[in-house]
Amino acid sequence: MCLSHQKSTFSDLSNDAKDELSRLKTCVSFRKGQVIIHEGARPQGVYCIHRGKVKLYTMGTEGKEQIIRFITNSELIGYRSLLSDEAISASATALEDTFACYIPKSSFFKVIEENPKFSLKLLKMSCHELGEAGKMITSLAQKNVKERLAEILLILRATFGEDEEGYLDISLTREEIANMVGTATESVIRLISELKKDGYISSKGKRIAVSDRGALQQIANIFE
Amino acid sequence: MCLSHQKSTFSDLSNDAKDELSRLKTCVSFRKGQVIIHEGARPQGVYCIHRGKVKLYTMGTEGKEQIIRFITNSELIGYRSLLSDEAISASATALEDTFACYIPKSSFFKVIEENPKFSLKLLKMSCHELGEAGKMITSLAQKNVKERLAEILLILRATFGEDEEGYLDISLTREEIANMVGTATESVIRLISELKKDGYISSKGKRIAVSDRGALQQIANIFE
DNA sequence: GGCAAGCAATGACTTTTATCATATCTTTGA
DNA sequence: TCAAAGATATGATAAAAGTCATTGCTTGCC
Repeated sequence: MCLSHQKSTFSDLSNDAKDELSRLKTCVSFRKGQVIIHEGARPQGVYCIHRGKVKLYTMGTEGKEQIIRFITNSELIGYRSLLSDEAISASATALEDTFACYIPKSSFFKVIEENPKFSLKLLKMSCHELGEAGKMITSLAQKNVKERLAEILLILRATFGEDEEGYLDISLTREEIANMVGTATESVIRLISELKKDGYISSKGKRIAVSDRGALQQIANIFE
Repeated sequence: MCLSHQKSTFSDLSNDAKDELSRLKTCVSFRKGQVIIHEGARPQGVYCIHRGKVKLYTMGTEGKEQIIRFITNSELIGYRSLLSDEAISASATALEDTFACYIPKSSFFKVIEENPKFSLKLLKMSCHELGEAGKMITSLAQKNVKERLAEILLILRATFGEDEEGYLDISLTREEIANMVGTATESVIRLISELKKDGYISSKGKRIAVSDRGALQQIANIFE
């Protein structure tokens, strides 16, 4: 399933390697809200998301979640900790019902060793993530809450797209948004009201639609 | 030079591979304050620091530096952008006179392709950095300025150690510390005065000494 | 369909942090 | 060695964001 995804991390593997992986992998599914991997644990394999949406987060002091990023179709979970040989640094929880392949540690390393191109692809991927993490660090350190919120709304739109009605195709509580932005839930609520009043977004319940992308980019100080 | 470092990224290479790299590399040096790589550029190779100290930082809006991390003996500069095939996302500037090996892009990739173990080591390294970046994100998002400052002082101590007199073996301006902590220079100055008054650190000019590590850990909410 | 639980919204108030102004101390280079 | 530039220090004030309290709205479940 997951292996045949066009965009999958495994897409470049030879057919032989894919066949072997297919034998070694197992299929798993997670209900909305279910924890996939847990901070502090030692992973025994990686998950490749086939369908669904997952949040990756660390626990700060006082038990507050900090969402680092989202993981969706054909992306991997748990590879960081396997490859760096460290405990899992960020938990992953399904935001909706999610289907994945599970590849045991030994099989994963076997594929890496036998397919230098795959190894290079992982390297490329982790280096890309490092760049993204650097951007997030700079935003958190230098932008104010409103700028960060606008930025995150744009990221959500780019990551998950929109449904038929134009709403972001991801369902997050205001608290979860706050846990990405790095602020209090009330601050997010206030600022969403403000953006709504100014006509840059609209919302209905927890569903949010970006109506003026340019304005949000300007608020977020994004020039691209 | 750099290749023979015990801790170097290249230390696991075979002697043959090391010999070849030695032929391909060139030696370069940078004066204090000199820019080594610049955000936005396309790198043509990687630097392996032999001796010296370097800050890695991105420019936020308003041209304010955000220091992401420090790079010192036997660590690489520029590999992220080379491997992810993206523009350089963080500039690097020498904090003191620094000596390095320069390895051109083609040679670097040749070593990667011919030495799977080296490739795996890079993977391990970048995945480790990803974990560190995640921690930094959580701190910036959830801790207050005093907690973050205490944390950074401990990181500086762990990274650079102390000189004979017990001062941190790194010379940073208060502004640079603020650019790591993600706050205004005045706030760092005020909080350093406070920590000093409470006897947890001491300082003389720009030199800082950690005198009560446990207290700083407690302030920073670090339990390890 | 109605009710409870969870979530969103808003106001009042407090705390934290940034900004601006100014004074004093350290380096550095002529 | 001395002046100028650059850093550090500190106070006053303003702005941003957090916290607490309360109300009202959705949503899902019996």
